[in-house]
Amino acid sequence: MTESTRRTPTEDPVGYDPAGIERKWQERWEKRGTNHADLDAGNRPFYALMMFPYPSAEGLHVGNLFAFTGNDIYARFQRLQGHTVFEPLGYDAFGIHSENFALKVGLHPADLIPQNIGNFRRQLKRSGLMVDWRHELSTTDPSYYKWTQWLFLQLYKRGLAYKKRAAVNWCPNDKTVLANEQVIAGECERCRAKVEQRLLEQWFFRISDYAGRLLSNLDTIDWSETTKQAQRNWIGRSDGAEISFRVQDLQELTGTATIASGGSGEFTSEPVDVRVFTTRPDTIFGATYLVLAPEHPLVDMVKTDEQRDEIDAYKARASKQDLVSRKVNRDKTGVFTGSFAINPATQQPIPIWIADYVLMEYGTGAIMAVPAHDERDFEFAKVFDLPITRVIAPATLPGSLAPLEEAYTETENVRLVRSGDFSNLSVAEGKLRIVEWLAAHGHARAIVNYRLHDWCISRQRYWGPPIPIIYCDKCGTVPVPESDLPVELPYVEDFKPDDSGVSPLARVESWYKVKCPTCGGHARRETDVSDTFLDSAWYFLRYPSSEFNDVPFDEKRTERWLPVTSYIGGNEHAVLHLLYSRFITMVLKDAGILNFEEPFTKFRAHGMIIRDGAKMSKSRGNVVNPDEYIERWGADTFRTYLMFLGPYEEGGDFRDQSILGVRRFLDRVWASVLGATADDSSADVTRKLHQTIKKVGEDIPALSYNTAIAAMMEYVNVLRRNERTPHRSEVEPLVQLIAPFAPHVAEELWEHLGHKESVFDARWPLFDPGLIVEERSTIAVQVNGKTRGTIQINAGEGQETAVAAAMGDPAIAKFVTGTPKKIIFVQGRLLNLVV
RNA sequence: GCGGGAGUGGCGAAAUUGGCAGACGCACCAGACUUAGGAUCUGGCGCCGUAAGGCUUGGGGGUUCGAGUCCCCCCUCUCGCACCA
Repeated sequence: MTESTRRTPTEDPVGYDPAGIERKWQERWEKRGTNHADLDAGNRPFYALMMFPYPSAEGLHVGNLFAFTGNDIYARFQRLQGHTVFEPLGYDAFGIHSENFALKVGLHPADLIPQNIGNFRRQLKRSGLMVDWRHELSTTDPSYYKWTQWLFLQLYKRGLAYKKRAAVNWCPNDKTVLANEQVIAGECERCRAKVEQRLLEQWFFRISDYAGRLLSNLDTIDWSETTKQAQRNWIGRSDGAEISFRVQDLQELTGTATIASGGSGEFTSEPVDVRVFTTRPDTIFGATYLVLAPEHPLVDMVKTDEQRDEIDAYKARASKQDLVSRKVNRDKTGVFTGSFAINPATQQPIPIWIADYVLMEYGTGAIMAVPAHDERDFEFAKVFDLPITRVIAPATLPGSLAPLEEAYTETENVRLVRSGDFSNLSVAEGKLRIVEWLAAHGHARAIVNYRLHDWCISRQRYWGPPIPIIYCDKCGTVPVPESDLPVELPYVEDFKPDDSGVSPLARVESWYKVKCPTCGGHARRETDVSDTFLDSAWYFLRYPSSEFNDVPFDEKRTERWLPVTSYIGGNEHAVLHLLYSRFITMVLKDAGILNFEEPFTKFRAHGMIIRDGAKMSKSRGNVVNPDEYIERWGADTFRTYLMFLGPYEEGGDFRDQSILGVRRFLDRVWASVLGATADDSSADVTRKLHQTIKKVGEDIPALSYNTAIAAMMEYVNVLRRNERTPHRSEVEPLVQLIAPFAPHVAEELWEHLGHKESVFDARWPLFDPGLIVEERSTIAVQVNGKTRGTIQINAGEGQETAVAAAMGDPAIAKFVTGTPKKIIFVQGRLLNLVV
């Protein structure tokens, strides 16, 4: 083949001008409304949702673009399959992040955010996403957060929003309360400051009421397994029992000879029980002491005069202690209360201790300690020289039991010992029978515990939706009437948080002083704002109805478009955002407002883009600015490169050099299409084309974008290496295959091929299964499992032909000594001769 | 500690689920294009070896005609959760 036949006769034989065609098609899409979805009448609705970005001042992050491009390809592919695809985008613009940045640069977030959004919108449009911009939204828009506040009221109405004084995580740097989820190993997730404890009045959502459903529903939805697993861990179901231990001779032990009970202020000598939660009721015969959390309400009741000072000192220390030292320094400390309780199984008195290794927030805030079979209890017992009674032993090891060097936590192939009538039972049966027995005497009940805590939504900050509650001297807590929504966030010059424990809004008297909506008397607004995660827990409900002002979401639109068909986002939101969205959806279902309870039918987590083996960050100086790359290579090349650098669900390492390969690919596609003639097609090329259509059509829905691109590259290589100019029918489907990845190039080439409509209004090409089959098959020939060569035989031929062909090849035959003892033949693949 | 994911050429990665390991791409090497080239095209490219051949998917065992893939033990990295009873 000569050079001249390979070269296309155009002036610029290869290479296209991205800037020109990208501008042209972006303008045309806008003018024609190509990306608009007919939300009321479109056939086969497909809601392709991506997690909306926080519009930072730095602009669009390449990670955002990676995520969005992956969603866009999926969405465009679905459209080519004949769906009406809705791909909306918005901004998660409230929150500490924006506020802190505004403080840093000395601007007001209300001024800053619109600028940032403008910049984001420009960047997003440039990258060629199929976004229906008519439904853009921002959580900071009063017409949006009006309904965030409405949502709060729906929860309040149903008793799912409540206020309580609680020890909360306080970040001394950001000067605000943090949700449990925002505390990483005792540090603020944002600024890494050591988190302290503070007691504040906070609003909570009863998400823990939904723990069981949030957990069991996971089995019904099509989500990334990693995400489901993260949610399961977070919800943390534990099956166990609650067991009561009667406190012994309390009157005699307490100096006052009486105990306070039920908060009535009366003195009584009613018996007092310590309730504990355990997952190992089978070990109760080994429970040699009890431990209460230092904050446990019974502590003051059971402490003896003798122990009082020591107990009080320990409690004081524990309450002051920040969470870091409590969680990082795990040395066991504690104090004996002076009291004893009766072990209901052994009837023996056991001492009651307090220790900070028992957490008030979990279970009942009290445990029965079984040092022989729990590592923490074992450690504690060693420190304070408490008795260690072994009640579990290997099933196969009879005889005497040596003292334990460490806690014996084995539960398989073991049996109960020293456990009265229950000795010799397995752990599973022991649990069952012992709980039954204790329950019959009123000492226990089987119970399920979850680690999931209620969701604290109060934030003592400025940049968020005010919580729609009014406190009236006479009427108490009064919800803002729905007709008065939104409670607008006032423009406040000084929005700097302070150490007071209340929001900066508490300094704005003109705003918080209001008349009570019920009695008209003097009242005061709640000055805390709500958590950003509440804004994002329902935004997907708003998109299809964003033009409706009298309802949060229109009934018909919602019926048609929800639940979300496909959701793509980062796994960093695996527990927070996704769990809250599910919770809110369930609440709305229970309220009769929605008719489904899982918001996202399908969810896939994309991977993360790193650079030089490390996360991108300004301090490392390895941040990729998409603008520069789009400028230089074009949006199509950049998009395709991002999808090619690794498996979409794993992410990958960004490398400047590698972009060139993708640009070459698109240039070759460009040249092939421009150079196409009306010659006959070739059987080899046609076969490869149909194989490629099949492969790409299977890979895109599996988000296997990197291999889809590789397949298209292979096809282009076949096209180029064929000794003739490509035929039109060989390149037209190729234009459609690249369309989801490189939409501008595809549109331009589609137009070049004479089409008047958008390539996205055409249908995805079909492959002919009959054309895919190879006529000759290449068979690997092994001798004793070692590959010695390959043979070519006709596709349908069987073992005999294959063996004959193999023996006819001297390079293979020389390894075959004598007649084969065994022959393994795999049709179309392999022949193995065992000699 | 518990739970998830992953270890494959110089690099990013493939591998129809037990059947030719390294597709595709980057980098590199050689050549072509009447000057140049961070352009384009052609060819080469796992490692050792002139070759025949041998070796090779983190390490070690096993199952199998055949293992990157299945089983057992170990190592490393990574991401969640973490005194949750």
